[in-house]
Amino acid sequence: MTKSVQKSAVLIAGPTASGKSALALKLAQERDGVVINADSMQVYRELRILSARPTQEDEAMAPHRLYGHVSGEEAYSVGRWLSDVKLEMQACWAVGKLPIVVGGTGLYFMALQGGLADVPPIPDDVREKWRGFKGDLHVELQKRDPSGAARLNPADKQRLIRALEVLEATGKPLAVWQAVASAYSFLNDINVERMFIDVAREELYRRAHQRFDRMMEQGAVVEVRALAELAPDQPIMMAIGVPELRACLRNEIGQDEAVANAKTATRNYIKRQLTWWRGQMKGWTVVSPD
RNA sequence: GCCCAGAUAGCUCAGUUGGUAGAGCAGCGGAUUGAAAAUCCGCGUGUCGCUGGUUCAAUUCCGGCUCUGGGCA
Repeated sequence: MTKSVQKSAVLIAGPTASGKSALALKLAQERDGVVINADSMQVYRELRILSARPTQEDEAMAPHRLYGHVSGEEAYSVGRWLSDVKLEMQACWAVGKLPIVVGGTGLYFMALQGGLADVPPIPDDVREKWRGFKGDLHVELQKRDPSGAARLNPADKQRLIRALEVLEATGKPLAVWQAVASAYSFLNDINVERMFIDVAREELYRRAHQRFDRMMEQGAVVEVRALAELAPDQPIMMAIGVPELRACLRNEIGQDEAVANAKTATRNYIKRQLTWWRGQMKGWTVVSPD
């Protein structure tokens, strides 16, 4: 007689430098799991050091997926990540392994749990048109989609561009697409364990500072120099440490200043992550590292 | 030793023609649906270097002192 096996998954979230990867690796070893990345920068091949990707030794101890699987020439996105994780999780279940999704990108977890609007890809010419638009984006959106414009802050360039490109490419306002989104969640019938790693803020800042110093020792500058050929507006260029070290390579600031700026950017990021989880992720089990 | 310029928020500075002061950054709180390590919103009491004087009132004007730059010896 056949017994239907309940599919399971583990989700591990937490701010940067909290020890997520180590916990994921430990669980993967203990429970025959596969570590799957949920971090928007660790997907880029060229960013091993600065994105604090698991080392080759880590990867030898348990299977890792979606780490460095994308070229920095490409603009990765939540949408691509969501289809990537789904495939990887299904692949785990197919062979009886436990998917352990770990990362610091709140939006990715939101998409995984709540689904994502089914907006078709936006043609490049439309994207470029609005990204390079010189006029007032908010005024433009107001003309075409007043209620959408009302929901956005006039200074929120990124969301205004998104609203305009979706409208132009699909003929429908973003709100219409998003309204159908959350009906479906990929995790509906899955037995999911959610863990949030909590570390005191001061300690987190300390670890992040220390980690950036280590990245410098490991050759962060060389890693950034290798990015020189890529277009400056690619997402990979916005990874913490990249703009700062590029400014240093251009001799605009000294290395000490670059390092200090990168540490500041990391602190800002940690703060935003903590805000995200405080607001969005109620109901996760809070765990401490180690 | 003399001359000049500074000394104001954690940092860099603005300002008050005399009525106890405000920007950027940092920090803190918040938002977050295909660039999210992104993008955006909110929060500003600090012996205005110390000390005398003038004045109803001094951070602001005047004197002295201390410290920091720079110049001259």
